[in-house]
Amino acid sequence: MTPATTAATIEEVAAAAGVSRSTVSRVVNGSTSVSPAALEAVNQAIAKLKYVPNRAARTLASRTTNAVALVVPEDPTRFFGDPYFASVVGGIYSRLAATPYVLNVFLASDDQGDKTTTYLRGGNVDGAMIVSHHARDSYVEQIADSVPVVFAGRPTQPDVASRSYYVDVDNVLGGRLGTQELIDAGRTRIATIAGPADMPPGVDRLIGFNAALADAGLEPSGCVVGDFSEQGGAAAMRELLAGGGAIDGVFVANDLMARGAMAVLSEAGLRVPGDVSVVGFDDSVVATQVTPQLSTVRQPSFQQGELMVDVLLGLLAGEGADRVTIVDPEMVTRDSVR
Amino acid sequence: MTPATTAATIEEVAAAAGVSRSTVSRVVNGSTSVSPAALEAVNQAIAKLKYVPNRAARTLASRTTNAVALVVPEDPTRFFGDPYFASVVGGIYSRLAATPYVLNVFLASDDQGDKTTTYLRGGNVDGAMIVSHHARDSYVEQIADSVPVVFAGRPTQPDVASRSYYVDVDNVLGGRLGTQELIDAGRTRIATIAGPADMPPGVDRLIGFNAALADAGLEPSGCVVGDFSEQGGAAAMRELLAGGGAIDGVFVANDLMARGAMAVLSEAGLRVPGDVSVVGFDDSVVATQVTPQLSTVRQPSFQQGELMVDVLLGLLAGEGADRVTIVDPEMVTRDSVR
DNA sequence: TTGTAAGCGTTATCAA
DNA sequence: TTGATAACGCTTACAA
Repeated sequence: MTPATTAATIEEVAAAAGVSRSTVSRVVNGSTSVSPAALEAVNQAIAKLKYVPNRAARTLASRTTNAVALVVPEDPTRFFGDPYFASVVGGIYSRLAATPYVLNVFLASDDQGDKTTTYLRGGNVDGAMIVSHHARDSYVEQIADSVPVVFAGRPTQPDVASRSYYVDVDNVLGGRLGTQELIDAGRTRIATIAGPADMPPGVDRLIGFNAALADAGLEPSGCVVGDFSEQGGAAAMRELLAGGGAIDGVFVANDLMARGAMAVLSEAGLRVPGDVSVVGFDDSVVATQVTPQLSTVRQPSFQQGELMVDVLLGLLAGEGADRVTIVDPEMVTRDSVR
Repeated sequence: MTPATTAATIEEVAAAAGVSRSTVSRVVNGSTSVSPAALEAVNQAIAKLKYVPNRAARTLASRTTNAVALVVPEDPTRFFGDPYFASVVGGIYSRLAATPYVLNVFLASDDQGDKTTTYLRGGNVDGAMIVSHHARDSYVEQIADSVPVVFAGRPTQPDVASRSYYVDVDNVLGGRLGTQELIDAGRTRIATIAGPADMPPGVDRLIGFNAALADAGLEPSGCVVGDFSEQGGAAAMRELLAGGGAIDGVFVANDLMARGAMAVLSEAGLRVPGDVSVVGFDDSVVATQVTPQLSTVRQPSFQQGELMVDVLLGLLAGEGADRVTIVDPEMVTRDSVR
């Protein structure tokens, strides 16, 4: 088994360097008021003894942990299977790597929320980032009572959103971009399959859709709400087709629903993009798995993760930060529009 | 912003309950030698003050952290994109949820290895689990010098493997199962596309393949090594076909290579499973994305994660544990064999 | 069953 | 520029 290599303490380093604890502490923490001689001696002692400061002791004395939490109120399968999370967390890791902070990840489905909350309240992290598709879990709000928190995306509850820090994608702009793509392709009978009305992305993308059409002097040729699932997209498409009026373009609020919709179009004997142009949202893996490949609105999730770290660190440094940070989506053109 | 809710200390709880610090500590830690009256008083005080023990103080005093690390020497994209990791980590989380331990995740590509190692050496976790496809990074070995470590899969280096704790899938058995499936289908001219010779799963699956054929009194009809990628599988299949001898069955060491192989078979005008039966390995998502759907050997990765936790906790509890734990794969039959 | 008191390894305050 | 010394909040012998 592994011998519990008892690490050297600051005391031992001090003895080896012939100085006091305090001086060693100053060196370790980069204080300027240390003589070159002392600095040298201490550094040598540290190297020789392979000294690593004990984090617990440090935390206890300084009342700061140098750790931040990533809270994900989703079950592991969901979390790991979703490219969006991968990307956001990638950005978070990337930005955090250059700092002394370490990341504690909490995959907290409801039942475990208690353990998570307790941990965060116990003064174990300096701040937290919350990433989820449905941040309506009550315990999530409690976290903000204990430490500074930054959300990925605008929190669902308006009252929470209005006092929270968050980094959000401009979904209204995204809705506009996707719709404009259809308009630019010469489509005039454009419908949408929207996201749930109780989710900010669903609402905002629809707003963008309507705005783009209005700017172009067009009327929506249909609007059905889906649930962001493939089946939901298929059902919505059927409803749209049953509506009667011929449609020549559909803006779908996410790629998964777009895939469902395309299947239905195909069943109905309609060709994409020949008869109907389709635009999705997310630029997820499914966008390239369908035939034809899907034109879709990409969210800069990696950048979103990076910015979340920036905001949180700003908060922790007491420098303050913008309460709301918005990143812009962009259009990814493939073959489903023209 | 967030008011740093200064949490109650054990001292305050003691005062509120009219007992000493020690008694509160005993209650918190579930000691039996506490009178019912004291127990009651303390519990009430804890509830009233919403007391949460300070982890740093606890760690410092008890010299145990109640935290374990999950070290993943992969970049975030790779980690999050791979269903295998999702499953293993799911199992780890699931098992850990019932314990007081929290999980610290380290996605450590090479350059960050130093930060990770320092953290682990600093006495910040009681133990570590290491999950990777290529555990040959040198810093990984250093970790075992500081804390008990459990690997997912047999470490690549034989000398490391021989002294490490690990939970591995029985890849030899897996190779046998996949090959037997072909034999049972009446195939007699069976080849294999193996994994790299420097990776334990590659080697072991090939051993199983050969053993199964030998038991059936058959000779391998070909063996080409691939690199676990789709292109590699395609190239290997081409080589196999160029070999001349008619093949009626292929055991492929993972699903990705199997997909590449199937594409080549199709190009060559050979039907699956009509002309050639194909068996993959992993039961990954691609297994159901190909046509026909792939019969494949499933690894119980979730269970592997659970067992890793069990082994590590055993080690931490000083109860000891089996150095090597093996989980059995199973055959998932779909449409690519017959 | 309970309390006292001595650490655990740092940081931070103050003098010197 | 340095070094005592007092926290930080908790666990854990050891006594009572």
